[in-house]
Amino acid sequence: MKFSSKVRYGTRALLELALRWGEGPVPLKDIARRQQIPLPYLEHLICPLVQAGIVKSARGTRGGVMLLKPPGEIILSEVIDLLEGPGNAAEYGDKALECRDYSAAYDVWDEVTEQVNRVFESITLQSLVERQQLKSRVG
Amino acid sequence: MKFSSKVRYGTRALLELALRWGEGPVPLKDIARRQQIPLPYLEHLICPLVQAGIVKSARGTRGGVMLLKPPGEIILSEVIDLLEGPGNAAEYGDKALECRDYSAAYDVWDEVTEQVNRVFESITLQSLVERQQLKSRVG
DNA sequence: ACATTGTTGACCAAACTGGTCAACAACGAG
DNA sequence: CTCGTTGTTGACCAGTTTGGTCAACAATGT
Repeated sequence: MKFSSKVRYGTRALLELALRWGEGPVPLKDIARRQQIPLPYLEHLICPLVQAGIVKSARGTRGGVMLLKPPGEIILSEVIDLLEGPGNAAEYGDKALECRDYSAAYDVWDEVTEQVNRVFESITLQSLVERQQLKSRVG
Repeated sequence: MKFSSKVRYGTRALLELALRWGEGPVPLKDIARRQQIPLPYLEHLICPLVQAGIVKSARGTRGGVMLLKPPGEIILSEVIDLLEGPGNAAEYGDKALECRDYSAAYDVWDEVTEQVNRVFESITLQSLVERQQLKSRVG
């Protein structure tokens, strides 16, 4: 129930890309500056996103990074899975399996996880962008 | 978005207590055996729960530990907060505050956190017990 | 007085986090 | 071609957290 800064930074990076959707490649340096993410760290964050095919990268002089899908089609749970690795929630040890005779909370955590994931699945980059724009317009 | 084993173990311990609601003090040794939690570890888990007044402890020969409130009145978010310490979700660094001029994902994580917390607030120990009994009756 | 049980704090190895550095690979412009 | 730009990769590292143990102590019932 705690988000790693990997996820937080990564989401911010993606949010930046979502805001610039359609502009073509955005250099990592750019993202790093605007979202205050250490460049070398950002590089590591982007990597799995590129490999997963959610982001496309282009090297060279006018290279950079851009979303492959429109922001409305990228859901938060997907992003979290990619950045946090698989098994994003309860992973009870192996011992737990032994005491099935009596009561235990195994599947209970599955249930909780499932409900939380439903929340993540209902949030898209697009919705984050909109919410963000709403807030910045007020402030 | 990952649950520490502190939270998982702790919830299992509380679930055990919920199942035994009304039986009087349950020894830690008992809980540890039934829920496969290392006893010395469990002791540390129980501590904050006792201090928070959600659990009552009794020492001595027939001592043990018991819930103070009925399981239906103990919500998951409460348990998580107690076991995980405050700030159960996104805690973006201080640097983030500096780049408010352009876009950023600060409040976005607040939003996500809020939604997740709503889920935790809707789950009580009682509901976990019921779900658990349902599953074990089938299996 | 004694065994039982909870409380507390010190301690520890291992994993994870957040982050840096440096070498390398591909691409565009001149 | 070659040079600078930009992404890719992997090694590395200090600090924190996690998961867990041990031992001393405090309270309670018998």
